[in-house]
Amino acid sequence: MNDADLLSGLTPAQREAVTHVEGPLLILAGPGSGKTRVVTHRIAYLLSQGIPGEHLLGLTFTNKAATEMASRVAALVPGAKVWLGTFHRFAAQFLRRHGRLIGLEANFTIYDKEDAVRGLRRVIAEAGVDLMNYTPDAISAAISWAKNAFIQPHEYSPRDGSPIGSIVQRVYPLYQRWLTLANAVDFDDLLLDTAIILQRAPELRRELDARYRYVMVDEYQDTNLVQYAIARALCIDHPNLAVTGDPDQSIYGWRGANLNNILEFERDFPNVRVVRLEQNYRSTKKILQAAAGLIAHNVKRKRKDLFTLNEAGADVRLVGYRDQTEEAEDIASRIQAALREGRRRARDFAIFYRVNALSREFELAIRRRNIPYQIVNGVEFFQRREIKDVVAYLKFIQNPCDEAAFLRIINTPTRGIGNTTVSQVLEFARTRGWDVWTAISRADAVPGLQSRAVGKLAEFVRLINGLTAMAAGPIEEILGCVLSETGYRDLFRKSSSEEDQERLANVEELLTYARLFDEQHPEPGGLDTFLEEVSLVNDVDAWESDDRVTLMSLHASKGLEFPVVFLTAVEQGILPHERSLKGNDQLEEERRLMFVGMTRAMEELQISFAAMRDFRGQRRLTIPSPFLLELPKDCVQRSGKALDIAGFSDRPIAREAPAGKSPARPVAAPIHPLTTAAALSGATATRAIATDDYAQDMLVAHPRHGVGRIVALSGSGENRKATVDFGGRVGWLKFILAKAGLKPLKRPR
DNA sequence: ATTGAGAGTTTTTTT
DNA sequence: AACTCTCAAT
Repeated sequence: MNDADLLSGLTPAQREAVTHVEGPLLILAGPGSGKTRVVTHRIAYLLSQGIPGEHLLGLTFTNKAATEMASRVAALVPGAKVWLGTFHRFAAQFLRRHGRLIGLEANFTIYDKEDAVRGLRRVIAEAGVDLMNYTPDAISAAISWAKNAFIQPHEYSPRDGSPIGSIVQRVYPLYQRWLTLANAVDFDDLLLDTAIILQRAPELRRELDARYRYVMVDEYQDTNLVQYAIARALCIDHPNLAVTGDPDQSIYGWRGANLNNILEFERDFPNVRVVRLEQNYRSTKKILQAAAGLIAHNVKRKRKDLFTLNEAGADVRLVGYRDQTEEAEDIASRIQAALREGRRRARDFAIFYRVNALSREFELAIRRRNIPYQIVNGVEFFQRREIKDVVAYLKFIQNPCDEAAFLRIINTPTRGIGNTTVSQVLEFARTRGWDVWTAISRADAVPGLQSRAVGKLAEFVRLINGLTAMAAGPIEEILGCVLSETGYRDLFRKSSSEEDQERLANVEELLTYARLFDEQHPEPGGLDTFLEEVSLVNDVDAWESDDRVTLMSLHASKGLEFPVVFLTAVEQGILPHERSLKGNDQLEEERRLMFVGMTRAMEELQISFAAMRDFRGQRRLTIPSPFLLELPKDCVQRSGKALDIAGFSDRPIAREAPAGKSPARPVAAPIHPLTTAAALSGATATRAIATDDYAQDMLVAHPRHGVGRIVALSGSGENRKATVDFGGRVGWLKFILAKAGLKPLKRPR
C-alpha cells in the first residue's frame, strides 16, 4: 500500500498523528474516534518510510488489543515484523533472556494470584507472623500495591501506626525470598523485575533503546509507575514514544494505574506533539450526548468535546425493573423479539454488568430462549481446579523448583502422601536451603520420615522423571501422558458424577487447546512458551465475534463496540461499587467505568436497575445509582414501574409492553470461547479426516499387539501419532496413525 | 491418610 | 448461595 492510500479517508487530525515520525507523540483519543485505525496506519506509514519493523515496539494491555492490531497491520503491510504484545508478555520474554541479572533462571514460572496467595499463606505460617484480623488476601493486595508503586522489599516502610503496613514489612521480603527459591515470579514481578533490570544494567538498556527506536503504548492512561518506567527506559536515547489514551477511560486505578502518567505526559516530554481525536464514528448523537453528560460530572478531568456526525438515533432507555429476574427476562425477550423479526443478529447485542457474579440471571434467561450467547468471564477456564492441576504437572516438569506446583500435585490425585510428609520434606528443604525437587530426590535423608513415605516419594520422583523425558515433545502428548500416568484419567473414567464429567470435558478442551498450540509451534521445546501463554491469556482474548449475544463485565468491554448495549444493575453499591464509595477518586473511576460501558453502544443503549436484588442469598431493596440522575434528561427516555418507587417519575412514565414470547428457534448451544476458537481455526478444517477418528483414551486394535489404549496423541495430518499402551510385556508403543492400521474399537466414555 | 460434616468466609474490576 | 477451610471420625 502506498502513502496516498494510507492517508486517504483520514481526517486532518488523524493524518497528523499517522505521519508523525520523530519525537514524542500524545494521541488523546475519545471513544470511537478511530484510534486503532490511526495507530495501525501510523505503523504502516513508518514502515513505508523505510523504518525496519524490528525497530518498532507496540505495547498493549490485553492480548486481544495486540492481536487486533497485529492483524490490521498485517492487512496493511503483509509480512511486517513488528513486535506487538502486552506489557506482561514483553516482560516475560525479556526476563527469559535477562532474568539471570536478578537471580531468575530462564525456566522461571509465573504464578497467578491463587498460587501467590497460597505461597504467602505458607510463608506467613512458617514465620509465625500474627495476621491480626487481616486475611492473606489483604496482605497479598498490599504487597501487590507496593510492587506496582515500584517499592522493593527492602525499601518498604509502613506509614506510622499502620498495622497492616508493619505486617507487610515483615512478610514482603519473606514472600519474595520464597518466590526466588521457587524460581518463580508473580504478575507484578514480571513488570517490576524488568524495570529493575533496565535500571541496573545501563548497557542492556541502551541496547534495547537502540533496538526499539519507535515505541508505542496503547491505553496509556492505564499504565502504572512500573510500566511507565519500562516505557521510559526504552525512550531515552531515542525519544520516539507515541502513546494513545483517554483519561476518561481510565478504569484500572485499583491496579495501580497512574492517571498522572498521561496527564503529565506533556511535562515529561516537553516538545511533545499532541493530537486530539474528538470525532466519534461509533455512536448516535443521543448516546454520545448521554455519555458526555455523565462524564462531565467528573472534576479531575481534562475537558474534551466529543461530537459525531452520525444521526441522532433513538433515546437512551432508562428502565427500572422490579427485581433482577424481571430485568433479565425483559432484556432476553427484547433480544428474542429483535431476532425473530430479523432486525438484528445475536452478535449485535451485549449485556454489561459491574461484577461477574451478576451474569447468572442473564445467562438463564437467555438460555431459556435458546438464544446463542457467550460469557466473557475473566480468566475462568484456566482457573478451574482440574485445569490448574494438570497444568501444574507441566509447570513442575519445566521448573522442578516450583513449590506451588509441587504442593498442588504432590497428592493430586491422592497417592498417600499427606500433610505430615509434605511438611517434613519442606522443612528439610528449608534447613538445607534446597529446592523441593532436590529435597524429594533425596527423601531417604529426610529425618523422621516413615519408610512408607520415602517409598511413595521415590515413586513420585520416578513419575516426574518419566514425564520430564518427554518435555521436548509436543504439548498434547505430554498432557496425554500426564493424564494416564497420574491416574487422573482413570479417576474420571470410573466416576459417573456430573461434576467429574464436566471436568473431563474441560481437560479435553485443554487437550484441544494444546493440539492447536502444537500446530502453531511445530519446533520442539515449546513447553515454556505454552506455559507462558497459559499464564498470560484470559478468556477475553479468546473472544470470537461469532454470532452470539455477549455477556461481560464493564471492564472487559473496553475497546469493543456493539450495535445494542444493555447496561444492567446500575445501582448504588454495584455501580458505583460499594468498595469504591469512600474516596472521590474512586467514585470518579466508577463514573468513567459507566462512561466506558455507555460508549460501547453504536445504535441502541438501555440502562437498567432493579428495585430488589438477591445478594448473597438475601433479597434486598436497592437504591438506584446516583449516576442515573446525572444523565441529561433530554436524551433519555424512562420506563418501568420501579421508577415510581425510586422517585424518578418527574415526567409521565411510558409503559412498554414487555416483548412477547415466541416459540423457541433451534440455535446452537453456547460453548466455551476456547471451543469456539478451536472449532473455527482453519487448521482444524484442513486436517485429514481419518486421523480425527482417534481420541485420547480410546481402545484400539493392532494386528500384532492386540488391544491397547491410546495414552497420548500428537502431531497433525499425516504426521499424527498415537502412543498406545498395550499393557503387560508390550507396554507403550508409538505409531504414525496414517500408516499403523490401528483399528478404533470404542470411543471413551 | 482420607473423608465428610460443619463452620466460616466471601466478591470488584484483570495482567 | 456457593465456596473453602478446619476438624474429627474412620
